[in-house]
Amino acid sequence: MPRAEAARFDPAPVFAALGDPTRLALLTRLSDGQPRSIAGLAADSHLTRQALTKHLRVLEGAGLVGSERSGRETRFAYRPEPVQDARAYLDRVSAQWDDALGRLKSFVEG
Amino acid sequence: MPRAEAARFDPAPVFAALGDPTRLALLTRLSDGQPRSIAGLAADSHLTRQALTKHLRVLEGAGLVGSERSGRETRFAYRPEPVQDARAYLDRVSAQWDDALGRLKSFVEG
DNA sequence: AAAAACGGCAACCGAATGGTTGCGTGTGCG
DNA sequence: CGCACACGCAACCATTCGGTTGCCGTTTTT
Repeated sequence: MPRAEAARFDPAPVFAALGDPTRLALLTRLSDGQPRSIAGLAADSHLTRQALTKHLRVLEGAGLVGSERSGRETRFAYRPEPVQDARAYLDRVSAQWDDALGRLKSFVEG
Repeated sequence: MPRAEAARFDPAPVFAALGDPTRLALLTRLSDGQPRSIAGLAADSHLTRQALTKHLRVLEGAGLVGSERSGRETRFAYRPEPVQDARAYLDRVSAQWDDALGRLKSFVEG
């Protein structure tokens, strides 16, 4: 049996997770590679800890961050794969468009 | 006066628009460059015309498609800019991550 | 041992979403 | 002219979303 397909990338949940300013800000902060606790992240935010928790769970659900409990705190860390996949997805859309444009130009120009 | 800044790109609405499977499918179909009418798009979809209309308006709101009325039908066409901007945004996130990884490695390795 | 910090769980709330149906209107065709 | 097609608008509905508050358990700190 062929080795298990890497669970084909599903773009919609990732884009949905990125589609919120708060989550986007969280991800940007975490993308410096440093894991942070929920309280740490909530410290310089006007939102509640629980609100942050919910957002972090959404990001986790999309695979954009991972969580690990350590003692009394839960640290969240950036995970790069989904972003790469999303980039690749947009690349394909772009490529299809470029192809279409190319064909159109050669049609118009003769 | 310096020429007007190109209205700084706001990523969240674009990602939000992409965060729905139906919309993603619509955009993919339109990214072949051919404008299509609402009825045309609704034809091979299990959804209602109005449902499609709403999704198309969302895409339009994010700048991902443009609409133009022609006679009795409204044609929607793919617009590439937001996708490029979104790609660039993800590139920056990726780059920040790569930088962080680089610094971490040099720290660990000496 | 007591207090404080970190966080999970559940309930609740208003607003936004995704979808539907019904109706009215402009456009095009026979 | 008259009918059918392609839409826009509005109302309505169930569900999800973003956010809050309150409470309880566990891990640190003092």
